[in-house]
Amino acid sequence: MVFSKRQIEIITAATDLIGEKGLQNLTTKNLALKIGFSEPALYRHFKNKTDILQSVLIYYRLQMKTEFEKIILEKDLGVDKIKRLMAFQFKHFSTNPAVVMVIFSETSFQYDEQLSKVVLTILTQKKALLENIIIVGQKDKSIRPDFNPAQLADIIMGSMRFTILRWRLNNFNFSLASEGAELWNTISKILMCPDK
Amino acid sequence: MVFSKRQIEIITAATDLIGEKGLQNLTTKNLALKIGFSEPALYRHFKNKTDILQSVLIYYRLQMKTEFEKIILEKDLGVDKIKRLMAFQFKHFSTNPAVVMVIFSETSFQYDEQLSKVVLTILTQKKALLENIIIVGQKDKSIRPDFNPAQLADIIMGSMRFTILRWRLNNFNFSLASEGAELWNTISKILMCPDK
DNA sequence: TTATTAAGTTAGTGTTTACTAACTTTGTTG
DNA sequence: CAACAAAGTTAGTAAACACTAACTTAATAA
Repeated sequence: MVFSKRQIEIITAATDLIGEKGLQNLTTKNLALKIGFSEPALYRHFKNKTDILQSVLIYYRLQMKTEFEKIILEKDLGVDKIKRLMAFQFKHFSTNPAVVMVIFSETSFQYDEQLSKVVLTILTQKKALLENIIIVGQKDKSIRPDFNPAQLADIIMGSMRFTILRWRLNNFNFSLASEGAELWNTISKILMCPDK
Repeated sequence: MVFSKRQIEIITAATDLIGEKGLQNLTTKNLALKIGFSEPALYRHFKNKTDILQSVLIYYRLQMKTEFEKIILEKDLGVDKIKRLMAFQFKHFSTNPAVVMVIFSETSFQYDEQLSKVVLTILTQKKALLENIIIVGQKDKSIRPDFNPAQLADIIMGSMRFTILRWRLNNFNFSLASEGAELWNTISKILMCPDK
């Protein structure tokens, strides 16, 4: 999927609108207003609104995927990959708070088959990736072998998401970076082998 | 807050509508249709739509609170209270799948000050409650004392929420009860003192 | 230069939305 | 039973919504 300059402009503006006041703030009117040209011009770049939303999701997924693959290819211990992954995520959301709302609008996309498929794919891929890292970590003995990787992935992804959600619902009034760092401390304790 | 019979009917119907196709499926028209009387009749029982949504949240919160307080008052070890709490939550969502969508619409309420306050209160209270249970558990030595209770609470709530979200996004096509039980296995391993 | 296409514009459409006005029926109570 | 309030009805409204038709301008390429 390749996006034109204008399309990326629109995607970014759409993300910002959602970030400001949620999905219901993304109207064709608001979007045109934010970009600075008329509503019908939007339809020169996207088929319809669903198409815009789908592109927002795909664009976000592309950014994530690139960074994740970098982390996987590094010659780190499994546990260190998880550390990097968490650090990246928290930093990414800190600097792009609007994306938070997009991520947490998942259930709002449920009504649309096309969108819910994309959402499910993103989540499933992300979890599979994390599971693989965990398995690698258990092989290189940096992660306790007596944990089920699938559940450990749920725990790691879930706790990150929950921390980010709290941050959003509290109107960003605490440092996500430092809460993220503390969460990592606890997670790393969990991952460690019990005899250490 | 006391609700009349009719109000509870409306709240339940609203919850079902949201459960079926998300928040955007909750329109006055659909709501009236589901209950079996006309749209304007809704306004004899609630001031406006926001009021209905707020009541859905408060009603859900009441149900939760009652059960949670029971668990807290039992003479269990801290770790067993967490077990009961998780079991209750997973069972509750299994039997009331519509509530899942309400819970995960949190960010959609962000645009409305009144609603987002309720949402934040529910989340904050729930977390505080769990933190207290953890502290009790650390005192009675059923939970590792070297964990920060706040982060442990994030981890437990986050992993539960994530499991429930996956269940929803996969159209309820796996058993939440058994995934919940497996999650508990892993969580209990985490909570255990390392020397055991 | 001229033809074509891409990317804007203005003006407007039908539909859906939450909600209201005005009236009727039903239930309660002195 | 008469008075009154609670709870329903039909009919309608203004605003917001995604999207289109028809036209204009700008960029590109033979």
